[in-house]
Amino acid sequence: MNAKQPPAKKAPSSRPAGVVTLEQVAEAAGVSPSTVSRILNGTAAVSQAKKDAVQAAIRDLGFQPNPVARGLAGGRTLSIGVVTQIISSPFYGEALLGIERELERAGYVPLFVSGNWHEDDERKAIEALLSRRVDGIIVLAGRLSNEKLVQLTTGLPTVVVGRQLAGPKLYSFGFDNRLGARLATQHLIEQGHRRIAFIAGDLLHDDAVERQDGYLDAMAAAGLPVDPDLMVQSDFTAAGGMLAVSRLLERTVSFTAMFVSNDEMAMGACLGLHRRNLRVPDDVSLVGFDDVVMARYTMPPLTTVRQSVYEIGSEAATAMLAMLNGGTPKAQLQTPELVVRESTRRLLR
Amino acid sequence: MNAKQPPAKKAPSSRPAGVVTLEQVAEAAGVSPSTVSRILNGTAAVSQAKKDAVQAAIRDLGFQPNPVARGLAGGRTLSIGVVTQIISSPFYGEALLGIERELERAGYVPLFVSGNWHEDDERKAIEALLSRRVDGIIVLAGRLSNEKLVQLTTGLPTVVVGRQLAGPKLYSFGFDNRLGARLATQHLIEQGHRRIAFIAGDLLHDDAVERQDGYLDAMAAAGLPVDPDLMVQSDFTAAGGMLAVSRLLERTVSFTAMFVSNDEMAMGACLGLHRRNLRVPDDVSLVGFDDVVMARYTMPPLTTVRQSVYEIGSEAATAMLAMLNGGTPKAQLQTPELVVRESTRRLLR
DNA sequence: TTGTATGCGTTATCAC
DNA sequence: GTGATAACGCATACAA
Repeated sequence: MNAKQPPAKKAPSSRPAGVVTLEQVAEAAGVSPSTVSRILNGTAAVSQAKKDAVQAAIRDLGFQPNPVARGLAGGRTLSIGVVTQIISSPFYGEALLGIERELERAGYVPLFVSGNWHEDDERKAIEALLSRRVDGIIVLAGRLSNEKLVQLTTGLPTVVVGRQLAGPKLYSFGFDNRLGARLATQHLIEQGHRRIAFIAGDLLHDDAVERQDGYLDAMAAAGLPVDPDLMVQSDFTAAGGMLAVSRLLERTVSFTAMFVSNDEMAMGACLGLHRRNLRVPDDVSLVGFDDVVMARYTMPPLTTVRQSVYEIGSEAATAMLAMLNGGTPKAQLQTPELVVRESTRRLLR
Repeated sequence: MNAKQPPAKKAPSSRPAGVVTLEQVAEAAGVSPSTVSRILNGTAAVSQAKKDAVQAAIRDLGFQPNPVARGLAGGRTLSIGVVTQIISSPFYGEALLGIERELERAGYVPLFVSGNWHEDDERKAIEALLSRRVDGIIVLAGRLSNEKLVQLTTGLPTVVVGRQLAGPKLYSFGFDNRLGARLATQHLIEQGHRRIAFIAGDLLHDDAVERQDGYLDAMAAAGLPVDPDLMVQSDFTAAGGMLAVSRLLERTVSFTAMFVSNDEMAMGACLGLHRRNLRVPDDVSLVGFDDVVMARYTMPPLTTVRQSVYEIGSEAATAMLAMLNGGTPKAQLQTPELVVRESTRRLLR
């Protein structure tokens, strides 16, 4: 025995009662901590006997590895940063759900941060995630320039949704907004509409631009003139949609249909039209975009372009997990689909 | 110089490039790591000179403390677990935003997990948070029995929203659902309605029960008989609201107004009524609950009971921070407020 | 196949 | 005031 007094062990401190450490498991199983670790991570082959003993000990003691310590030691935190824009929007909410569910299955936890459609907030959000040592970052759309984004996240596995950009450890996939918008506009054209107004989202945003392009495509393909007075820019919010309708009507242009770049704006637009005594779909046919859950329950139920936001989220998570496991994620781009409900009708005149 | 070869330092491993450690700051400032730590945490007095030097070094090197290491060493992870039910619901989304914003100001990060209105999921969610060593847990409503909740979170600062329960390190506050429901029902009564239907939320849930009680209160206070046939139970979703209307109408009861326990169900109910050729508010006046953002943009805009979900979230976060700082959070219960829009009107007959 | 030793970046305890 | 030094709980390089 050593004559020197062993230094008093640091008080058990804040470790919650009943929390078992790997070391205790090792002791109980009669093996070394490293062996336990190996079994836990499948890092190396271990004899079946010890494996059994350890697993029994783990069960008996109710051991749960401490992710914090794991993070420090192994450099993995088992957490994935998710940069969303407005966590409270119905659109993002569903995507987050998809991400959460998928990550959970692999033992990862998402860390959600909001960028608020603001470049600076977004940068800060990403920096916060980096400082938390997340194992990867999923970015849903956003304002940050591609260069800055790539620069900020270099080295870290990154999945970007809604933009196309390449880089090492970087995977991006989008949604065919342009095709979706074309489908929406075509639908209106097929119903006999010729004067079709368009409400754009925030054009600083790729999605918004692509949807606008789709609208223009369809108009051109049908040989319809595009009247700039029929186009308004807005911001993807319901309030913005309502405002956009006001601006449109102030121009005293006439139109019989309207394609709105997302469902929330479409709801606002619907109310805006109503305020001017224009009925949907009797006076104006209306098409939205996204097929948010609520689109099914608006009055009237909204014709819109379906993109499964939930699936987009889970796809992103799947891609992330694939990268983390050293694999290569594969694109699984959904094709947009028009969902015809009751906000559109054939032009009778 | 030591003759003994210093053991090759472990390869810089996974530490992201350009990441500075506290030790490097200490070296640059010519002080010991402890001193840097003290300055960072205000743990002890430090001479102004060193303080300046360290702060300069921190700035120059762009040092950011590693929360993971902090978590291991100090037992604090600067993260707060948030148990929500459905992250994608508009209701919870806003609350989460409030929480996120408020925590961010104090350098904390929320970890969101969903309980899915399911006792088992909720337990697992909380366990996941515990294993992550969050510094505290905020629970938004939920299914877990009070006892289990208290048991699960013992020791950890906990804020529970939407339930009343006491305990050490436990703070709970709610919203006066009963009063809110009374206000809603009274409004309808004042408008001359006597046959007022009621759609309840999931009655396993306190909120739902309280809102139902409020409805009953108001009816009783006005001396109106409560017809059980006018009451249906549902589940707080739009789909459920629509279904509830069907069930109600199958009973061939008559009513001129309807109080629905939340806005999402109200939207579903509105559509359900429309399907049966009942117009809101011409044939049926409709009141919702929550004043979700979209309530302003439904057709017609929904009369509802306002509870600032965002504020509830930030209140919860504020309470959490107060507990973490050793203080005692104080109740700041908002009073519900009726927002009259266009889904209700005076009964003319 | 297994154990020992060391380090991850920080805080906390102690002695000076 | 300040600086060594020992944890925190785990993963891993290396030796056995």
